[in-house]
Amino acid sequence: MKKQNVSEAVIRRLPRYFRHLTELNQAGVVRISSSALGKSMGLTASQIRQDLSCFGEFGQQGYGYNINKLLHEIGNILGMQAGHTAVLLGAGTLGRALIENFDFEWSGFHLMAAFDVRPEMLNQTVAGVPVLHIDQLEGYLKEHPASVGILTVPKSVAGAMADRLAEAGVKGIWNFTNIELNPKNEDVFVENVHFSDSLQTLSYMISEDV
Amino acid sequence: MKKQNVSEAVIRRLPRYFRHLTELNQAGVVRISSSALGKSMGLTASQIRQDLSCFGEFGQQGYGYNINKLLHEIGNILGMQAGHTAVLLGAGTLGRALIENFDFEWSGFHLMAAFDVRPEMLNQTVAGVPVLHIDQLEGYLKEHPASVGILTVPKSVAGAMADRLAEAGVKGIWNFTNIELNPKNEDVFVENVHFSDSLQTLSYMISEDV
DNA sequence: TAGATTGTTAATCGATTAACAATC
DNA sequence: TAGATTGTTAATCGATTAACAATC
Repeated sequence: MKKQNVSEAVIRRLPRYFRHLTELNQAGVVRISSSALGKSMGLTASQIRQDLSCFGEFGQQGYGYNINKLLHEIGNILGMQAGHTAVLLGAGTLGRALIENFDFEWSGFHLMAAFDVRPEMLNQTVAGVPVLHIDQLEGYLKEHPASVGILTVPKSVAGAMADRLAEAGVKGIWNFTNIELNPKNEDVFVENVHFSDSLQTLSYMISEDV
Repeated sequence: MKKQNVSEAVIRRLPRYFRHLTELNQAGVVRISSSALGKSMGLTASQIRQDLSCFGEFGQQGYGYNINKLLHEIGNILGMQAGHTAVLLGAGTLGRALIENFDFEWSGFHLMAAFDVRPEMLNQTVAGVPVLHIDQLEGYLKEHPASVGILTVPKSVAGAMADRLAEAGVKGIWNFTNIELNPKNEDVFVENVHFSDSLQTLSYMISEDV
């Protein structure tokens, strides 16, 4: 399904398409044209058609796009049917907030386990997810390979944990620590969620010109 | 300090410059050239010089950039000296994780208060931040104007809360709910932190071509 | 001074938008 | 059929990179 040479700009719009189409689908809308979708998303019809044409021909002249079909296609492109799995490192407040509130399944992921070092966290479950000692990480991953490791650990250990995850064979790291990670294994893709970058951008946007 | 016509691409690189320069500063580095900085950040020297030249002349021929000075300048551009304030709506696990772990001051913000509806959350403090009832929001903001409202509420009330914040005069909304917000007041800037978009992008990146 | 490095102008590259033949 | 709308090619726009005179 995926094609070569798709720019990152296009890729990062796909989840947004997916979200919008999901909402339309839930509202009972069956079909939509690129111009109507563009209008509701603040994009041009051209851009939407260009984006989708990177991956195939999902529409029909004179009709537009069937929302159910398009949702299914975009889901496939994003890898939601790939059966991805995840482990989470650092069961502090942020880690537990993700475990308890984030809908991993909706994004096509199964969160298998969390890891921490603090004795009071261990051998319990959070929202059904077992919390194990970090010493067990490599053993656990040998038994249960993970597609992705989620980093919600303190800054000071982020680099070391990223290296251990990469060494243990994860394909991606979802990084919530405020650090630039460069795992030794270059095949591992790092996706950053830098809260401070986001807030500082907002700060710029609301600040007066000087 | 801020100039007109600076592209969003440039703006979103500024926090990353700020982070890198902070690390270099802490490591005791005093000056750096655009080519050395570019090498350590994976950017071209040209791009760095172009980016910075949108805002002024911060370097010196033959020398490069003084890191302290540049940090100060970028901080100013981002509005970190503007005395921004914030309130947080929704003191659930994610809201409390932000209150407890996120360093608002480092990004130039003062988090004044949190709001919730659940009786068991009220009239306590989390990491020194008071939790008030949402009914008190407008009264509180009249006394203590906030630059930004942080949304960590359930999806179902996100739109309504965004409208109340906009109506009460915030300049920006930091949106952690998985919804596209369009506050009626168009002067309010919305900055989204869409966890699922981020994870789905990662999913794409680690998925096999089909 | 000579070497290094800036800020800026020009060239290139890539992404977005417009146009339109194909066709449902 | 006639109207609507696609997928794609061409045109435009904007962002990145390269080059270089100015100068510390």
